[in-house]
Amino acid sequence: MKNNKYHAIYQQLVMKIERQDIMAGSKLPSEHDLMELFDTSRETVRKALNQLAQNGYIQKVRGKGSIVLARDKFDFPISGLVSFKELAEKMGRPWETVVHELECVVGSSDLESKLGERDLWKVVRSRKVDNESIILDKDYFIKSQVPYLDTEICSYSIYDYLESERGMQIAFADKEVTVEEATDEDRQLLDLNGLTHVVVVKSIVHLDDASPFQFTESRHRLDKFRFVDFARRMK
Amino acid sequence: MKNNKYHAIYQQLVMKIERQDIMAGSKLPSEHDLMELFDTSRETVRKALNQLAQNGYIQKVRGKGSIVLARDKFDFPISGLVSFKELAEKMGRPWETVVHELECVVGSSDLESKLGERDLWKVVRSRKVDNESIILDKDYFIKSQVPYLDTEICSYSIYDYLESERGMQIAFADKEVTVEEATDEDRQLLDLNGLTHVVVVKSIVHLDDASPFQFTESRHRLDKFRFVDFARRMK
DNA sequence: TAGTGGTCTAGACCACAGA
DNA sequence: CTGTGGTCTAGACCACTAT
Repeated sequence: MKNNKYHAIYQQLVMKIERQDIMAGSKLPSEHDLMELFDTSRETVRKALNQLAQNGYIQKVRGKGSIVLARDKFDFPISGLVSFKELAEKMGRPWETVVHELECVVGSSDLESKLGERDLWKVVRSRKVDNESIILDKDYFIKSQVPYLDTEICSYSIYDYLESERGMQIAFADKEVTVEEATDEDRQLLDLNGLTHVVVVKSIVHLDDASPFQFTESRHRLDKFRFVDFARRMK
Repeated sequence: MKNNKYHAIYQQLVMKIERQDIMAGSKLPSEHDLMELFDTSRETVRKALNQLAQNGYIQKVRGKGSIVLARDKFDFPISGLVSFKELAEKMGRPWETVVHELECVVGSSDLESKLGERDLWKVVRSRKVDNESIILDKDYFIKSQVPYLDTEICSYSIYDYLESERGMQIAFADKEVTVEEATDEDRQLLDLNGLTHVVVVKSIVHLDDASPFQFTESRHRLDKFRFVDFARRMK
């Protein structure tokens, strides 16, 4: 995708770390060495290293060097913006998406205040893994940004469609994780096995021009929910 | 704390955004203008802007400018590394910490593999907000890194003590959020009101030289749990 | 075309760790 | 003292948006 030097350096170093060519606990070559290795300037090397640090691959220590961190606790990153399809495929489990609703609606005032528009698509889907319905996704898309949707797109991957077919760039989202009592709809569309609560992840997703375009409510069966995060202290 | 130019610029812009001197949806001055405003170079301005973007204050759009984002959904950031004391004070609610255990233990092999040491402090505390016990914290600290602890420190803030008294710098943590069935200990030390499950946040906390020094298991009452996050798509 | 942000450079000086 | 990462500069060229 990106065609710049620091990103190429970043990717090469990520590869070496993930393949354990450079072991956790050991150090990367110094910035000076990387500069010569990649025939580039130091600031460019540093951009790559800063990305590595941000994503939890290394810790930079002044006077010492860049220490490679153990990544094995991160192998299931729900963190960040990942579509269910990417997630399921990474897990290597058989998965399936069932589309329950796909319609145009006029959003509530609550939704309108979040998205800034009234004319929306509403999509309700459940996600099966190992033949159990464990996630219920309720999505709202702004119709002026997403003029077309159909069942096939929804059962495959809406994000794939929007990014590859329509060239839209998803950039960021704010999320909120809470636990709520299960609703009748949850009991109908999920295999709750008597569980009384569900984990609810709500998010507002934005494009790279900062415009909001989607509100999602993702309702997870308690016992199948897992969220991992890498948090860096900011001062 | 930090005494550098780009951080000062960052802080000034954060202030202006939080006080709404610059409204959400409008644009920051261009990098060129900021350069002259702060009498600095463009790369320095850009470092400040990148931090703003990373922390969800702005979205930079090529050819257009830096758009200020709406921050009102972020006002309760459990995200990142925040101590309970900071959190409780931000909420402005009466809070209290009860120390149940404070002892030296030899860690299990599981703990040892996570922390790389056997001799640990074990601290068990419950957290009361509005006079209800809603969080149970079980902490393990590496004894060689934290030679001394007492009840007073534990009931106030261990982080405060480690950072201000001992000059330790907490840098990053990996976290995992799941839901588990409540244990007898949970029922004893928390006001569960019959709830059968708790939200469990496990984390390994590292210092700025990348060494792990703490493992924490934080058990939250379902109905009081809330986690917010700002996620940026990385390519 | 003018203005914006994105990338890259070659150099400088500083703060810190370790021998 | 040497080597490390941290900050800062002044300039260059590019890609994109708007007019």
